Amino acid sequence: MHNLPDLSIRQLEYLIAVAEENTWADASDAVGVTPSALSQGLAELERRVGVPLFDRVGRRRMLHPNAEILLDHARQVISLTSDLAKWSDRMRNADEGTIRIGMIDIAAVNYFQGVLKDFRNDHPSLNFHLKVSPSRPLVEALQGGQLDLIVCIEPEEKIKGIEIEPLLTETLSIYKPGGGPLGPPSEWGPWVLFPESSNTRKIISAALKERGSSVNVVADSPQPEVLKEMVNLGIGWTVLPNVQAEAGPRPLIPSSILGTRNLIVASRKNAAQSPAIISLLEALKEQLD
Amino acid sequence: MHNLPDLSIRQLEYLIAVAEENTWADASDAVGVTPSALSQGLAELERRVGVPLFDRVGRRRMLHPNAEILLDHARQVISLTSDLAKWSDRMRNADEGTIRIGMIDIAAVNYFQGVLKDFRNDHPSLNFHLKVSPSRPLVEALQGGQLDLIVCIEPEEKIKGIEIEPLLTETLSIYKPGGGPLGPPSEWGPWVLFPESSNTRKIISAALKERGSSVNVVADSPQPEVLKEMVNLGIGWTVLPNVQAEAGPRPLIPSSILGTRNLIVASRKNAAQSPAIISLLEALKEQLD
DNA sequence: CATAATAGTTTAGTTTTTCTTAACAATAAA
DNA sequence: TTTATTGTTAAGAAAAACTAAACTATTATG
Repeated sequence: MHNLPDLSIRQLEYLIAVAEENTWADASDAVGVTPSALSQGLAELERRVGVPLFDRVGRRRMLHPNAEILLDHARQVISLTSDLAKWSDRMRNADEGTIRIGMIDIAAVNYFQGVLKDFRNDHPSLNFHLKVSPSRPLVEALQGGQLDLIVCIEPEEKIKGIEIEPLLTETLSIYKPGGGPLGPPSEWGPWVLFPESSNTRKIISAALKERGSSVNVVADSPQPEVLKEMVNLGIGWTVLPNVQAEAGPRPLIPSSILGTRNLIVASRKNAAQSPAIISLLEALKEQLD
Repeated sequence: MHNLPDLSIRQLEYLIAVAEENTWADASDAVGVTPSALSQGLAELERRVGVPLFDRVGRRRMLHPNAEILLDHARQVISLTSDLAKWSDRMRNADEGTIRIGMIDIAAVNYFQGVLKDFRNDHPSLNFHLKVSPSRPLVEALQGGQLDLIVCIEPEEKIKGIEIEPLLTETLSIYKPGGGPLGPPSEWGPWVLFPESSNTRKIISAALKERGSSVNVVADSPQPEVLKEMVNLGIGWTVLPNVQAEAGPRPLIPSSILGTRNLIVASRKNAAQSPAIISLLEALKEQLD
């Protein structure tokens, strides 16, 4: 490619200013520099273009006909740059661009419902995507680049290329049909729990075993509402985050705390975060105060 | 107006290079700088735009989706600048633009005929204007900005705002019907000369008076061909530049040298001279060697 | 006409930007 | 593990861009 002259945005602005203002002094005022800077800048512009641009008429300077072409160029470049500046402003205000986030149900429905709603209201022209699903698919989508930020259960081990940050700790309680005291762990159950693939299921199984309960599972579902319903129907006992179990139209009554699980936010390590993502992340953390 | 980010042509070239080349090292090769310069330049670009542009994937860096918009901008600006560079190249080679020159007849027809022809051949796409007329109107057109360069008779006094440079000195000779020796000055004439308004006429009148001849003018014309014809018809004597009098189909025979006049080139003082003008001026001078 | 005012330039010196070289960190390959 | 590759950071040199102030040339004014 040709070796292009490095005409700076500044120099082009100078040119437009002298074309629009009456005197170079006015022009230098208009662009906010000293007359000296303007004079030197335009001399440099003329040198770089390599074509005479200005005539001297008395002590005034006038645009040479040659300058018309360059002036036209300047206006085009400035216009493009101005559009770009507007775009980057909107990007910085998270009013433009795409935000693709993932959340597990409890985060989207219970903890951050309000944050999500407010965020969408505050940034109506932002291209917004929310995927609600269990932690594992979320992590995979994050790794695959389909999502930029997820809120999920803390994974058992570190995942390569993924950066996590703790968000909150939830209490998991035991719920039995009708509520009331539990009795000895050996007599607990049977259980209605999250599926085996679930991270929370692993936490629950481990905790139950540690307490001395067998983990006799008669039904499973990834949906907490389904588990609740089964407890209400007397099919079995369950373990759920308190927030989920005790909310909604037919809440369960907790019998005892079994343990905790941690919610985290995760993003690809070293991935550049758009302002929109940063903004949402801040809102998530703020919600917890 | 908004305060625009000063994105340099160089930085935009860097961005295009990393978009087109496989690695940043290749890109830095392509634009002819060290990897360090490329890295720092792009970091500065990112900082000025204020929006993340690059992701890190392993040890490679990839364009962030955000960068697409900026890339598009870069390509447009580079394309515009490239067009401009081509234009300025053509301007410098005097293959573009407008050249408006004036010449007195003897310059256009006798002295610089070949120069003008060659110049037009060498610069076919140049917008070329030649005005042939007596010196005075040429000077006025130069002052008024309708011409950029003129070749004319040296004016008696300096003209404000006009810069002159001597070109050549012509011999003016006396021509009488039939030729032959002149006899005593008191018996010279009657005369057929340029009009009184003419600069050359003033030179001739003064020289004749100094020799002791009366200046009895029976006919005048600004056209040397007309004066020649009148001498040939025996209407009177004349004084002409040798070149004009002795060229053409019906040349006159010189009787004696009367004096000289100077041809000059003139241009507006301090006016920026286009490359085309400079180029023609050089050709004019070269012709005289 | 001399004097003052105005328009723009030049000079000198400072700050900012951009570049290079060299050392460095991180990842991928052997 | 060692080695090569890819890109970044640090330090310093070079270039560019700016300001203040002195300067030149032109125009206006008493």
